[in-house]
Amino acid sequence: MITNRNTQPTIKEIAKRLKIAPSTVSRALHDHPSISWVTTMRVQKLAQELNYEPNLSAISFKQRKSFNIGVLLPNLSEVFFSTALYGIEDMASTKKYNVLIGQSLDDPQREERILLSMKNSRVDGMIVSVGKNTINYDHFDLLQKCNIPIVFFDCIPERKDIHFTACNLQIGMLMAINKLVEKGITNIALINGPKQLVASKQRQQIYFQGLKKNNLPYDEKLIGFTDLSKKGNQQAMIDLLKLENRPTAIITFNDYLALDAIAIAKEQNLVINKDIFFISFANLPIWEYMDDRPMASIEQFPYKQGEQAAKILFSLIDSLQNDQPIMDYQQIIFESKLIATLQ
Amino acid sequence: MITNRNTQPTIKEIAKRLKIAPSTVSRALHDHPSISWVTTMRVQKLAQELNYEPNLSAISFKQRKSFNIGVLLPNLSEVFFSTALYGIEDMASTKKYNVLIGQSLDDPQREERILLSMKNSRVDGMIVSVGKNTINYDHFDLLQKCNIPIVFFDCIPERKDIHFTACNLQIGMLMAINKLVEKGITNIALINGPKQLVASKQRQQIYFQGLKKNNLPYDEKLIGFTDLSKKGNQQAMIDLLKLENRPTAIITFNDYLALDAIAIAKEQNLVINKDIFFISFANLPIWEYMDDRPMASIEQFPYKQGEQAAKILFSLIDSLQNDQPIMDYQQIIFESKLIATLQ
DNA sequence: TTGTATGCGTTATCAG
DNA sequence: CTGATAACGCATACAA
Repeated sequence: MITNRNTQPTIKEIAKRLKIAPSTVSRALHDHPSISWVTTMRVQKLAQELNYEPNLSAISFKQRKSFNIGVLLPNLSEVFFSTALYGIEDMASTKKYNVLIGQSLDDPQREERILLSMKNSRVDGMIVSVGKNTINYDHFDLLQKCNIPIVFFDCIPERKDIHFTACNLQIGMLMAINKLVEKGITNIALINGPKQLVASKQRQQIYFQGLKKNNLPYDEKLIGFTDLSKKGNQQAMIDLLKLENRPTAIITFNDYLALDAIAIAKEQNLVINKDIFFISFANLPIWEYMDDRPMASIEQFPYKQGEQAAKILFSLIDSLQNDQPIMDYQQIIFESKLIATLQ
Repeated sequence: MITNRNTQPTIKEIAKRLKIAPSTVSRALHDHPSISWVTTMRVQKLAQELNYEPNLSAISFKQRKSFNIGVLLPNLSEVFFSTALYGIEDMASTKKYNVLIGQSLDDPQREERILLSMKNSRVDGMIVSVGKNTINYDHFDLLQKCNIPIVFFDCIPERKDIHFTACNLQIGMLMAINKLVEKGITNIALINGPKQLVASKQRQQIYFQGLKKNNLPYDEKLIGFTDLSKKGNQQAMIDLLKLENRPTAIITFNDYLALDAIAIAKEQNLVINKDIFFISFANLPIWEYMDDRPMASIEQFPYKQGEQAAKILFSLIDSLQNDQPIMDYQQIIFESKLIATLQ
């Protein structure tokens, strides 16, 4: 049974006990040079005894600075995002910041609600990975107007005037296609994500480039689409395997899709990495334990992306703090890397 | 280039423009019955126009209530925890609470630091999953003294006087052993986690019970230990396979261990689910995609555990809010379930 | 129905 | 060196 009233000591409390002014206590606690050695000691000793801890809520109210950053992600349970969050928390922790999280679940309304809620709770800055279905970016501008810097991360709006970290899939995908061609595999398909996604457009473009650089013909039929549901994934794969010139390699939009596609191939008695090859992404940390896994994976560096996004954010917060205008947009693009997942 | 000063409108601002008192504005915004219809309308209209939003930082300072809950987990990137976090965020979101996260990385000092930091930022309550190496629980008591309720989750201290959600592995493990015995598999080993972990002790006890109920002899050699590092996992498995009466089934402390153990078995040309069987946990969502997977998995319900922990926490917060003493400890124990992972 | 006064905990400014 | 005072934005008890 707990009924104690909140009994956290305050500066006033200490002042009263020591019969000095609260402002003196405050200064003593901060080792202000103008306070005498004895007073400082007396204050700090009592503070220790009473287990005094500053009320951050009061401080952040007065200083208009919360030492909280907000992180808004589509889905916390996806490995890619949770790994990024790990990186963000880690960086924030070293900077003595707390991390407020929210997940949009790819629902634009929920995204907006969370964004506003974080604005109103006066986060010092935000890291945002935009949801799949977001088309309106007004709320983000709103935050900027309130002097809350935003760093976008991985899923970023198509705009020039933003800070962000992202991963350029180009190199990874081109390397992947080159590698396939080297092995004599030229009938390369792509199962892409929903057409409206920026990421899908990008992947498709790079896919074209890869074919072109290797003087491979472009066959529209070799591009499948899925809404990223399990059924959609399976159907896209089934359709590709029905083609006359059945693909011998498949690049998948993401790892979960790859899992479904590989399963379909196996159902049709194709031997993975013999009859058919896969290229996917390195978000699932356990490819290495699977027998039938993609030949290679494109590394997207979620941890680093998160860490660096946080780093950028803190630099922006510092600038604002010191009234330095923010002149240019910090944008870090990691180059994807192709990593062999077969030994 | 951004140099605007923070220009968020306040109640004072609205009051000045409307030439009425701030308190009137405050009440009008809250649809207080004592304020006239016209005034209320005028206020709300202007508030809308100015994009007024209450300063939550000020409110939480004044009301001594932050509408934030803290969540302290060992590791954000582990699927089990990130899934739980998903559940917590989801529940918090419906209750209009924000979620502050921290990860201890199983470092007791870091755990304590985060805990205190959250206390000082006046979270309304906390959900904590205790790290592997924590032996001192004083900080947790400290929070209680400050009227910050804590709900423990999954990794809980061995104490009666706490609120928690957890999963009872007993049923799942007994069912697993029964199932093995049914199939005529009786040489059942256990690879356990570090000895100092409560969870390890529990698992071992249940393992004993399971053997006993099935009238199986207890052979000390059939219990392996690992520090949960990859090397430790592998070594534990190698040692078991060296035994004269080599085990034909293995219960693993967690999924990652299972992955390593299965890999070793395969290296030694054992056929999984024929020469040797595995029982593991259902934390990895992708067992279904793997060929050589455990025969059955014990479900621990991370999402539900998180969701319910949050629910308990909000009920505690409500009670404190209304000055109702908290009479008893809310403890929800989910019964684990055995789910077949082979079709 | 509205206004005035007060205080939450802290710190900055100014005066002593 | 120290103290008094005001202010941050809001809610509320009390006064009118």
